[in-house]
Amino acid sequence: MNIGEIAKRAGVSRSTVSYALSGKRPVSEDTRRRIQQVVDELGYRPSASARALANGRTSTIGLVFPPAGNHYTGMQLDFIGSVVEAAAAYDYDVLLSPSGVDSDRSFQRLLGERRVDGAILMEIRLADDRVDHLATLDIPSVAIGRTARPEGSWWVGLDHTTLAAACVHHLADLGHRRVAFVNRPEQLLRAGYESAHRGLDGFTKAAAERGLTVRTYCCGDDAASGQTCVAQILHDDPATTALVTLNEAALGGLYRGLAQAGRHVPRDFSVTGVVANHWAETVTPQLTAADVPAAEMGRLAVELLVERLDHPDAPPRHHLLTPPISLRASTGPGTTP
Amino acid sequence: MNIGEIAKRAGVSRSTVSYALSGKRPVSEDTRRRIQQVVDELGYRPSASARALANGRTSTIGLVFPPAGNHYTGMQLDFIGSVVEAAAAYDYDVLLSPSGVDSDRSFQRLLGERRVDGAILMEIRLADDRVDHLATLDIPSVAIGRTARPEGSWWVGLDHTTLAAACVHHLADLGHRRVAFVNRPEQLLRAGYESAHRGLDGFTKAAAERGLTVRTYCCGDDAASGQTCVAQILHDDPATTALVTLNEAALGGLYRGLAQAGRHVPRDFSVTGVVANHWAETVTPQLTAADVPAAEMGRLAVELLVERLDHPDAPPRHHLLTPPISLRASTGPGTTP
DNA sequence: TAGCTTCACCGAACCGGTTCGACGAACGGG
DNA sequence: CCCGTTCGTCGAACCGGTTCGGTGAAGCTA
Repeated sequence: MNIGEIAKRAGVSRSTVSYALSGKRPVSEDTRRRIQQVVDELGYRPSASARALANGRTSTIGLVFPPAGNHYTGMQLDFIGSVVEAAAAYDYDVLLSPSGVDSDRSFQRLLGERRVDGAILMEIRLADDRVDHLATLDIPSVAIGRTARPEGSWWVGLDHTTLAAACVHHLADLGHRRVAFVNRPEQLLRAGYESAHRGLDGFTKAAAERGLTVRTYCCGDDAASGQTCVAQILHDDPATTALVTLNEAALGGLYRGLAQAGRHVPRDFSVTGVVANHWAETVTPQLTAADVPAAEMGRLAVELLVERLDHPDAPPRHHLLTPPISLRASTGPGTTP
Repeated sequence: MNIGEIAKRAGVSRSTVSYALSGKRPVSEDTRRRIQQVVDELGYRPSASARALANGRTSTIGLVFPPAGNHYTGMQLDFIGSVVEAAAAYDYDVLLSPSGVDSDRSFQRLLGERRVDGAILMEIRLADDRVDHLATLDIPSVAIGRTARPEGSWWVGLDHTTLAAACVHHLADLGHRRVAFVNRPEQLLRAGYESAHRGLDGFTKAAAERGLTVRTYCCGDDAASGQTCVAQILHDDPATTALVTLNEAALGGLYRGLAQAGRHVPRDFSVTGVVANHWAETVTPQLTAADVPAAEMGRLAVELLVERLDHPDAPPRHHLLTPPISLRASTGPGTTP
């Protein structure tokens, strides 16, 4: 059942059917009704492939995962959900680009074969060849996060530097002097992930500013790693009284490690960081943290991308978000020296 | 840069280029090399839309979310990840069908406009019109979960009845006599979600069999709901010594509620259920539970769907999984009456 | 050297839409 | 009554691939 079939049954030409359905040219009320009736009867829907071929737009956006990331975190989940939802509101579908080792091939599939009109790049790295790649292929994109040189490009990001610093100041204000930093996994740091780098930067600088004694750690994206990481921290410096983490997935393990070491949160030990509120509220005591507004970021990314698709020559825009720290129950006064 | 451009530069016809690239007809080694060279030079990749139009297949599968589900859980995340990965291995892309209120429209987009070759339906309900809908549209699909009458259809599911029963037997064996059941949210139960229904069935029957005193509850998909749910349970019957849950997202809240009521897990109170191991290991003490093999289910679903796409007349297949209970640290002997 | 295959390639049709230019009928103005 | 618009519709071309049938040249046999 194609447009020709509809045309035949309605006794008009194919072009008339097209115009009647799209409304791009006037069609008499009489024929429009006749066509609509046939369409309804047969449950006809124009083929997306044919339409995409004809007008050069697929009405699909690609969601591209990181090359090194074979692991989805809770934050990414919220993000995906909001992207899909926001895209639907603009009549776009969302195509996922496979992560994993063979990512280059899938990148080519999505973008080289023009399956998508535009793309959203997740988990950006400071030096991210994907951004240039997209520009070369002339495919509009919006990055989640900033590269080292974000000028002139489209992105929505979190100000990890400021957020990590805010955590440090929060702890320092409470009187903590010896603080540890629990980062994302080492391979991600080495790969140049911006959240890991800028977060580390912000932490280090703010700590120096406040004259704190600090140690920094990388930690795998799972509970077991969090547990061993805490053990390591307390082994390296038993006088540590607080930690800041960017690592959502390790959070439960961090808590467990502290409990195991006999440290009560928040009485003996304070925990804070940058974590989606969904997760911050899951642990007990609930985590005082800068809430990652994953859902909002997804929505904004789609908005920006749609604007870019509609106005190819629009000047670059971006959103840098700095959510406040939500005071919950995982931080308390540090022991005075 | 289309196939005509390649043909011109290589000095051959468009069909020859097509055959050279697809290998569906022999092409002399000489011309094949010449064509390949031009292709490499220009970085040509055939348009997915045109190809889809020509051969009637989009090389894309749809992942359809539940109409009533506005919330993604951890299990669903693992699932999505494995589906995307498995699909990539078979050279398929994955298109997400927006969830939310307006799901019917997106369902039409994906399936009516034939954006996908096949679909995977998540969070199936016992009476799920989507299954029939798909059959009507003649689109091959695989369901995650069984409808009330799964005969003759393709699916991969979890034996929730048996799993919930196993949890009951585990607790009964430990000596628990008064046990609560924490189900998915009420609206999902009412909507007929199979996991909620079969899990409840299995729990109820096994409890009757073992002569236990039970109460069943529905609980929202978040920590706060879990917390209030536990409060309600202990209010309704303070002698309750254990609970079984299907509700991953509430898990953290359940633990918090118990701690708040002064019940120590597992000394005073046992917790078990059906939960992705990722989550079971996040809480402290780690949850003794039947681990939902979300990743495996995703992989199997894709396998089944691909088989169905390749062999349209293949007889229906399915996988019913019954993972064993992983003994961790959240259950212990019940108080003897 | 005629006759038959085989090989390598070409041209045209097709997939199912969109869009542009044209054309006939109705209509209004002078 | 003739001419210029306007309105509604049609035919054809096009998007960028795939695929079928055919054709000329080369190779082999008799």
